[in-house]
Amino acid sequence: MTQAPLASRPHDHSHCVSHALAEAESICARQGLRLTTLRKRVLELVWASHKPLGAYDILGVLSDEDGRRAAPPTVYRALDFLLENGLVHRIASLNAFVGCSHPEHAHQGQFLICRSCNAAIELEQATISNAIISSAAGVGFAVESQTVEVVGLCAGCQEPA
Amino acid sequence: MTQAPLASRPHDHSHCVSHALAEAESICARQGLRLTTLRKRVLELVWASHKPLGAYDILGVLSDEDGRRAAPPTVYRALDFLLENGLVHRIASLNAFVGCSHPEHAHQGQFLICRSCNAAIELEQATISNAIISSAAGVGFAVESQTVEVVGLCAGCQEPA
DNA sequence: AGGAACGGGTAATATAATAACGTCTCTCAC
DNA sequence: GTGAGAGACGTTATTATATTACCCGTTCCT
Repeated sequence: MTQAPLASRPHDHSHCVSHALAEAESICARQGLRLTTLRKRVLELVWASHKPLGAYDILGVLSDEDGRRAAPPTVYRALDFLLENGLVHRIASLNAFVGCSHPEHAHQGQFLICRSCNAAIELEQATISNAIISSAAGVGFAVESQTVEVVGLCAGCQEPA
Repeated sequence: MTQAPLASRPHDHSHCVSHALAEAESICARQGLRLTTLRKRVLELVWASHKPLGAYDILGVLSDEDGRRAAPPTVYRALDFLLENGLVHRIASLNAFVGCSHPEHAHQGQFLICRSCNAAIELEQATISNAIISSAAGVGFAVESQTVEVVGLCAGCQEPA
């Protein structure tokens, strides 16, 4: 096995966050998108860890921090923006959101979700999507979007024999 | 391409339903499980079409048909039973349920969901799950369960050139 | 008969997402 | 500069999905 991904082992997470924010800034600037304070803050919260975060968790933090109670649409609108522009992914099986590891190009991730530490590892394996596309083609189905979400144990959480 | 699956073309759907119910009866009998009237009715409703059905849609039908308002736990308990015993699948991306096409053996399906007719076609392709398992193994991740849900157009809904 | 296990009714609550409407601010053509 | 339009966001209410907790009756086993 190659090196386990960052998400499943200890690392200086502040680098992940600052890198993600810097990338987002640069992508938005390049595309004329407005990464407002709110959107940036929501992105930062999603990146607070590698664990997918629920919309209402974000809402809770926002509410706490500025006293005024944020309402759901505030968060969902920011998340919609981030989703549309590929800065975060939604994990359907968890109703939760996670920062996109490779926002610089359009793609749909495949996710490995650890049931022990809850981290989500993003993959982008052509072998998986090709297998799906060709199996689908075998029954005449034209694929437009794929959701691949896998639960199991990450490298760091497997019993050390 | 081979023959398109039943779900994506016209067919005598009553056969699907009666076959599914008969299979369920036989599986439950063999395993000492109780396919009660309610559970059977819910299974029948899920099988009413090849379109995934929401829990609250089921609830609505049950309420209509016996006047007394069924409550959510009634439906969710029946669905839990059916899920546990492999008689239905849950489609996470739709929060909906669909009858299992091959309940006779344990498996997790892969689903092709047509965005036009809403039918869900169940696949069980080793090439897909193997691609997932081996990609995951590549980063040290041990897969326990897979969710594969694909949206697109089924054979019947693609424009006839 | 006694009692545990199970199925299911009921009320309340938790969690997730959207609808509908108002206001402010930015930008841009003029 | 100014006004029109678009976009961002606040606010209230509502809808959709799912679970918790508690109770009661039946089944089944002893």
